[in-house]
Amino acid sequence: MYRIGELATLFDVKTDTLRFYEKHGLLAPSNRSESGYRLYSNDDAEKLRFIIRAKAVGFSLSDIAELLSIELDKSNWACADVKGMVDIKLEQVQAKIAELEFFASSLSKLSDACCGGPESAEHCSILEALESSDKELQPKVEHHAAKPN
Amino acid sequence: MYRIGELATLFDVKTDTLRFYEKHGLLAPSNRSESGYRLYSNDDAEKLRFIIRAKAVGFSLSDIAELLSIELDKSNWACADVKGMVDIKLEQVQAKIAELEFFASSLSKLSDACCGGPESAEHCSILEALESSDKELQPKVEHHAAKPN
DNA sequence: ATAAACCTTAGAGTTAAATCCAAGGTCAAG
DNA sequence: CTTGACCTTGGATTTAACTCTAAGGTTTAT
Repeated sequence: MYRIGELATLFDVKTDTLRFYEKHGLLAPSNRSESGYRLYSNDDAEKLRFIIRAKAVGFSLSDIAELLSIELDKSNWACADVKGMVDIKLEQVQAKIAELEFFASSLSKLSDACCGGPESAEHCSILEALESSDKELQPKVEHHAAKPN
Repeated sequence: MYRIGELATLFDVKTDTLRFYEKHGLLAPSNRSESGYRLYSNDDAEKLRFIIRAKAVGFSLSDIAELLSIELDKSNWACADVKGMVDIKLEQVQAKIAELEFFASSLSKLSDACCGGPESAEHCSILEALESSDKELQPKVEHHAAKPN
């Protein structure tokens, strides 16, 4: 069992954030000490890890609450409901992955084109790199200037 | 050239949002009409598409501004600077992809386990599914209840 | 030539998500 | 038995990212 401050330190968040998540139904400590201190279990900690990860990839707290509710309301949902909800979220996640892979390939191209790639300095902005995703690269001279002083 | 309202409709955002992006240095129209109306080019539109995509995968507007600045300040940066910055962003993107792939596989497992998969109803929450990512699935009976009325 | 549908700016208001503050209770160490 | 580091609640404040309002100028269609 972790007290709020311990859990906060462990996950590098503020205690206020944990109380905020509790108030908004995302993460309640599974116990309280006699004097009323919040006591978080390992499962609570896992749940927090999930929340933090989901946030990092662009889900809002209400999206996350929805995902977590699959657990909370377990017995109140029919299979088909659970499956439908999960499948919708899965599509969202896969769409995000596709977007990110496009970014990643554009950024790689940009990185390779900048200084010394085999086809150096063709693309000097993400936008150019994105736009050129299907075009053929052509060797060209370097055109970066030095940083101003 | 698109007027602000046209571009807004095209990308399903508010005109206010476009003015907000301009004020914050993310997207300025490349022209103005004689009477002062904003006129956005196709390149401006591409830039907007990029902003919207980047937002959808969890980048903040200041993250995005940083990515776009690679273009804007093109001539003011040395190659190594550009490359370094791009590579940092690339790492962030790849980390996000890894997170999302973990989510996706957990969600798939959950979806498969719910109603009628070969090993039905083993996992009934994302958390269980996440925790079980390395454990072996065991066939088990369905245990979902019907929705209450 | 006038109404409807656009556009302008400046500034105020909203929402989500956190963060801070005040007044006080708890607990381990010296 | 008190000092310091923790915890409690309730409510105010902040930040990012919009979103709206007001007062007026422009364009297009009838």
